[in-house]
Amino acid sequence: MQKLYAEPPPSSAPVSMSSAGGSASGGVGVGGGAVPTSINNANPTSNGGSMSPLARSAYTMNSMGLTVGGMSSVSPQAAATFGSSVLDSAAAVASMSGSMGAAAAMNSMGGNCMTPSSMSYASMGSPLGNMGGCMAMSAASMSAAGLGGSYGSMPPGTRDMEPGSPNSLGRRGVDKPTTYRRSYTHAKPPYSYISLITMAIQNNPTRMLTLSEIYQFIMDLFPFYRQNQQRWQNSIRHSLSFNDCFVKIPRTPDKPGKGSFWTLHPDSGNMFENGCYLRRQKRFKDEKKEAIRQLHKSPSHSSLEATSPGKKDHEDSHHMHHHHHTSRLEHHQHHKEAGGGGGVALAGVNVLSAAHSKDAEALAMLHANAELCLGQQPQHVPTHHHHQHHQLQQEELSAMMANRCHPSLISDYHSSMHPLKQEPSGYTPSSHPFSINRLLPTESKADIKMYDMSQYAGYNALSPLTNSHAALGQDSYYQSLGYHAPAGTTSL
DNA sequence: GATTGTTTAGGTGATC
DNA sequence: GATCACCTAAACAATC
Repeated sequence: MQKLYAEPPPSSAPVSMSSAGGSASGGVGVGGGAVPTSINNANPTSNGGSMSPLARSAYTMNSMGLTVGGMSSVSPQAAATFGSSVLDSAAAVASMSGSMGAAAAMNSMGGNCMTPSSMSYASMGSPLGNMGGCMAMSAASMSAAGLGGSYGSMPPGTRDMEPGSPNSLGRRGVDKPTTYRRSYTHAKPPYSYISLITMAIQNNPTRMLTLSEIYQFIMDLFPFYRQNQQRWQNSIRHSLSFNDCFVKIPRTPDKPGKGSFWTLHPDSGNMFENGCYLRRQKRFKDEKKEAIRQLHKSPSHSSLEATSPGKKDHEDSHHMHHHHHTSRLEHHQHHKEAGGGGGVALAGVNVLSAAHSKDAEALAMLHANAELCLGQQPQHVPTHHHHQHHQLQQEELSAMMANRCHPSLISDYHSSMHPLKQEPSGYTPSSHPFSINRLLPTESKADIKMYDMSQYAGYNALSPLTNSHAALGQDSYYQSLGYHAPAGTTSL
């Protein structure tokens, strides 16, 4: 089984983190063995002026988790924003008889990667309420253990400690509960940068974000990232450029500004589905780009690379340096193929050569589509290479059309229809506690729409995610890119 | 000049 | 031990 976290500390020492962040060497986060632990930050209103409305919603929602079934404690805004995510969460918690039940339920999860500490963080800092009952359970359990409490119970000014400060993560105390609370706040989230970027993009109705918007999203959600911005933002940029799953979309003339938009590769939707959200099971590779790489793996290329160690694929090539490996020369060739230049080099060669090399008109249409498709039914007919997958997608499509339910729910449908697809751990792709499907609010758009239309329409204007209700026609958007919409992102 | 994007390099931990 | 996924730093170019 994939080891995702260090074991949680004994209950007597609930916080056991290696220093999250601040380490000069790598491996701080997901892969580094840092164990971001419980964050008690449930009070959105007392986090100072730096917290965006988005974050407030997130925190509000989290507070709901702490109150165990307290739908009344969640703001209408948060409820409207996160729709059924919140409702599901509330329902899940409410269905339990207090924190004991919550704790028991959590224990029943089997502890795949769900240490109380890891779960807790996500429940606290993330707006991704679709963590649902799991997160709420965690919080409830924490409360039962006397560790919970609200973020708001912390004295002002103690929540945004510098990592190096005495109360910060680097010196998390184990002597006083109050110290825990301070420390939790800035624990590094257990998510990889790729996860964070994915969250940000998927959380946006247009599925396109500028770099600065991605930054902002992350900082809004995770106070940890309000510090050392240069460090992690560099990593974000690196991740965007390096990973095939992120595709750059040039701005249109009617949208002047700095930097391009970033979106997810349409086929990258399953990166986290079957695995823990904390770490991808497998790096996404654009098949077409991979094909290009293979194409460029001609003997001449190989020899060229063999004589140019500095130009090998990067993140993995250095392992070859270390371990004298030779099997993955091709891995990052796309960097070269994407062009050495700055802005013109499209990471998503194929995706955006459609939008880029064809003409600006297609590009404009691309952008326009993303804005115009509010509430559209999916129109695309998936065209996938693999027959089985194609069939599955058609099943999904049919089910969606019939039931108007979200693809993520269809995933559950598939799990029941195709039990073999189920994870050995017992988690279905979409039910994994750290599955991105559960994390992101995209799966609840229909519910969101229904919910706030009927209940909280008046709050819509206040919600930073208001337009997420649009669930803008991703289908048209991806079609304009020459792709079919990825499973799990199809609009309703 | 600041921001954005690309690329290279070196590192860690987890998994196979 | 090999491989993989990820993190961090830095240099550099392009763009606003």
